[in-house]
Amino acid sequence: MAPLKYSRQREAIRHELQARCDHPTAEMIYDQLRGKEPHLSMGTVYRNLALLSEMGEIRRIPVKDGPDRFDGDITGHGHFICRLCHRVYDLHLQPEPDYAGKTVSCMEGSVEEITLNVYGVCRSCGQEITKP
Amino acid sequence: MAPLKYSRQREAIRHELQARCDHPTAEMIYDQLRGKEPHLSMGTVYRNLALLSEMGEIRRIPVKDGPDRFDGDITGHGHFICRLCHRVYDLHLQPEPDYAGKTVSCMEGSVEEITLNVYGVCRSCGQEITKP
DNA sequence: ATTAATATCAGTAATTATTCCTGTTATTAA
DNA sequence: TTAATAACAGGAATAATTACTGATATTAAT
Repeated sequence: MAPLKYSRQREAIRHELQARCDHPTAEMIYDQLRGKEPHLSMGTVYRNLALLSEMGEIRRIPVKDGPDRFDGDITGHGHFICRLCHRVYDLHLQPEPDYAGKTVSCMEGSVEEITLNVYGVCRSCGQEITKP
Repeated sequence: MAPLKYSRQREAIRHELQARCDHPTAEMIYDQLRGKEPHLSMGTVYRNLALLSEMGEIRRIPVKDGPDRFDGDITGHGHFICRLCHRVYDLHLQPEPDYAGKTVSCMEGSVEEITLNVYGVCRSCGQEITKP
């Protein structure tokens, strides 16, 4: 395949995603980058998020209750999603089991990516509920 | 809370989901049930799938590349999603690690549900590719 | 450097997936 | 056996995402 051409917009998206530690939606990235790139369009954000995640340079995190989230950290880790505030937290469980290997032998298929999502109520939302 | 009233449509949806071993989308359930329930509407299917999954009687599986899938089997297990044919396979790996317990101690939050998705190419699609 | 080829872009239209609304029907409680 | 209301069908509306179009930017070959 011909390699991708350089694009300032794509680099801005990649950089933004790797710089911030939350797990933004496409729209959150768009809103943030419009400050620096006034002509950026949503289509460009969606297209490049799809490209980058297909290339394995970022990760797409589909969640139960809203638009897809994106993560600039591609090291193997899961996510905790709060049902109330919809924040997405990194979940560095130790040790990570060898799911890829187990899945290959179980499925006889090739494994490309694993997403582990844990849904619940985060600490700060749990405190809010029981406070008053 | 007042308990839900009985609904023939909801029972049909629950039964259908528990009877079939694939992991259908809302539309696939709608298409199948229209044979028996000619007046069933998509809104009813979506509403009851949401209700049943909030009650914990079925599971919602968001995936990277299409509409949400649903599973009548609520025992703890993961899913393998084929990037090419979009089939969703059950993944009963032994032993399942204690993700819930680990997450509680790591997050100090409450855990309600876990989804483990493995993306790749399934056996039959892998054979298709290398065949000709 | 100049130009040719083409990937990417912005802007917008269209599509897909899902939720909401309205008047009607079915279920439960009195 | 009627009153209260949850759930329904059908359709309109919204949210999220993708596709189209003519213009611009990047790369490769002069």
